Amino acid sequence: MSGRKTIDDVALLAGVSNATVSRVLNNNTPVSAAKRERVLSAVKTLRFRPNTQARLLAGRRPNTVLLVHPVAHHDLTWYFHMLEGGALRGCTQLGFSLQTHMVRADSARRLSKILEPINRRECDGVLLSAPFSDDPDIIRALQAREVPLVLLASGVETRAMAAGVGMDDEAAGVELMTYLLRLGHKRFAFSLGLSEHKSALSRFVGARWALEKAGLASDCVVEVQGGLDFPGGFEACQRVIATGFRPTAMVCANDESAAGAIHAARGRKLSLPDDLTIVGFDDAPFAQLLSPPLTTVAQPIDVMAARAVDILAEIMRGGVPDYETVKPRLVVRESASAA
Amino acid sequence: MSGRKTIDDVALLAGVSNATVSRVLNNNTPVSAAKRERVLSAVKTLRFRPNTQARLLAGRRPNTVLLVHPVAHHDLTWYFHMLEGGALRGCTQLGFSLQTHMVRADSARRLSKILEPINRRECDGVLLSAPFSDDPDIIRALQAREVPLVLLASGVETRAMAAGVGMDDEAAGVELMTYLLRLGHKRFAFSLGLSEHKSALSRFVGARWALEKAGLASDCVVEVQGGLDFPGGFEACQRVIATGFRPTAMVCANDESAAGAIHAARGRKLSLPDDLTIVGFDDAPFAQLLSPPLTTVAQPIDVMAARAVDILAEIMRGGVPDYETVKPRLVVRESASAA
DNA sequence: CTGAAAGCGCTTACAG
DNA sequence: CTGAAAGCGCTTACAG
Repeated sequence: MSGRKTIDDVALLAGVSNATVSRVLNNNTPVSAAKRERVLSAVKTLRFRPNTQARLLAGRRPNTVLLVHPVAHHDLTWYFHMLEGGALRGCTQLGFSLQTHMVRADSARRLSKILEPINRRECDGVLLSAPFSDDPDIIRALQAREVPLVLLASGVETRAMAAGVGMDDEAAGVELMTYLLRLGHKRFAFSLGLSEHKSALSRFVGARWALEKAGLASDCVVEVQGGLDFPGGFEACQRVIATGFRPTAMVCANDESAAGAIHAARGRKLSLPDDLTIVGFDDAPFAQLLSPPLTTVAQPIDVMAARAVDILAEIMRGGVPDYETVKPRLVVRESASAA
Repeated sequence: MSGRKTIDDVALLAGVSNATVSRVLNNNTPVSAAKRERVLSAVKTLRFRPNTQARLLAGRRPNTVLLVHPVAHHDLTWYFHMLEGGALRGCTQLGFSLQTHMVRADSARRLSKILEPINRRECDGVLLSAPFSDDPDIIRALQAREVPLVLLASGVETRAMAAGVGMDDEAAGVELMTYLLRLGHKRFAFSLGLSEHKSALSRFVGARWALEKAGLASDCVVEVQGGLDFPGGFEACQRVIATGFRPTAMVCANDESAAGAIHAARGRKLSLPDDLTIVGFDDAPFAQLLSPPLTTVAQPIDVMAARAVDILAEIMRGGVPDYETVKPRLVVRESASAA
């Protein structure tokens, strides 16, 4: 008859009070195994989905997840947009509201800045973006406050400290480099990311490993600091050219810096990809719009952020999930050609 | 003492019942002018913001706005992401949930597809994206069902039919062309958008007007159908070159097609921007990452979508808002140089 | 471990 | 036009 099932329907079918149903749903209070089973099966047969609004209204919690993200020096990036979009999708689905907390990554007071909303008890859980998710001090401070925490795109060092979701960055580096080697490239430039972004660094750990495995000596690559944005990649490419070393392929820490490298190479009248192969990481939305369209490794940051919210919810229910890792996927386009 | 003010605080201060407060807040029931004033002033002095969850729970409406958007043939575009993001921001703020309804624009049954969720009464208002917002039949069908409606980025023809928000596209075309004329360009290529997207067509109406005003004859421009995506711009540029006509500047219907045009020009070994100026519309997030970085006219679609939700809310409250128009803003980068 | 009951902050018939 | 009251679907003290 009625449209949506309520908690009372479930209670009736399971032969318990609605309070008991609520308790097994929230999983934060002891309930006998027998009743738990009956409730769970009733939930399943009725396809019951709790009403988010009622839940929010009745609960005395903020029902908010806090996304801690670095402020960008330049415009808000595609990365942030997709990350926030995924997190918002996850939050909406679970009935949380999302509060985005932008903090300057280079600030001396970044830790106390991050803690402000947590100390004010404005959230029930936090999503920590890179490079904050790479900082053990921040993680420990959050854990000391006993707020559910999920790391996003952190480096390997902190993955043992808390739950989270990130790329298998080393595998991404291996995959991309293996592809370049198969194309016949033997001389490389690496445009490294920021030293605080451990995840980006791991990509080059993987790349170097693949190089070594292929029997290439370490003098087959020149490394420059390229950063993670367009100007960084632009200058990195210019610096590589200035070294006199002539790579046939340039690996950039991400797609934005690869875009900058492309622009710099064009400024030097290089013909792409014939004179220089340029590749990145992320498969950002614009990667296919560059000229030449960029060969890269996909990092589905929106999906990862949505998943991070799920994991956060699991922690709130008392679970102790591990760090999850997503497998890299090579995206072949035109910016890499045979050497 | 207590943190947040409630409707009862307002009622107390205004000397009325909470029901009356609710009525003036929702503005859908007659309330005497005197009480209305008192309530409004109490709301203001207490800085009262109604609790969204309670509102949703108590109301018997779906509290959902429906975003009707065309499915993209290719990947989901930046345009959709920003539009949906802006709409979601607006909805979150007003306590609506957003349901996105993707409909094939080229389907014969697109009207009945669009009407499905409306007929099922799953939403309290609809946001209609282009090119659906250009179709009088769709608009009339929606209006016949008496559902609050806001058009997004429609062409001028339908702007008198319903509330909405869009660019002043003609002004955008005038602004961009005026700039190119000032750079000394005298021979142009126009890569037109899809004929269903009236808004994109208007940009060229403005461009032609500027040309005429500058005293240039109509044979100073060659027009091709370029579409609104990368492949469309790519082919358009190739076709322009095939005509033998040698423009010094190419105006594309949007940034994605401009990116495609850049790639095609590169394929013909043209040096950009020296051999050919290429410009677009939108100032998409990737525009600054192209090589050369794209000169374009900004269309803040996320802001526009958020505003559209506000307008929708105004209609639900009984208002009769007009179509709103946002002014174009020229973004000068490197893809346009002096002729 | 469990139920009966109060309450979260609104909206909306209902009865003037 | 307006108020008293019921009710939206949950959660959580409270009292076993």
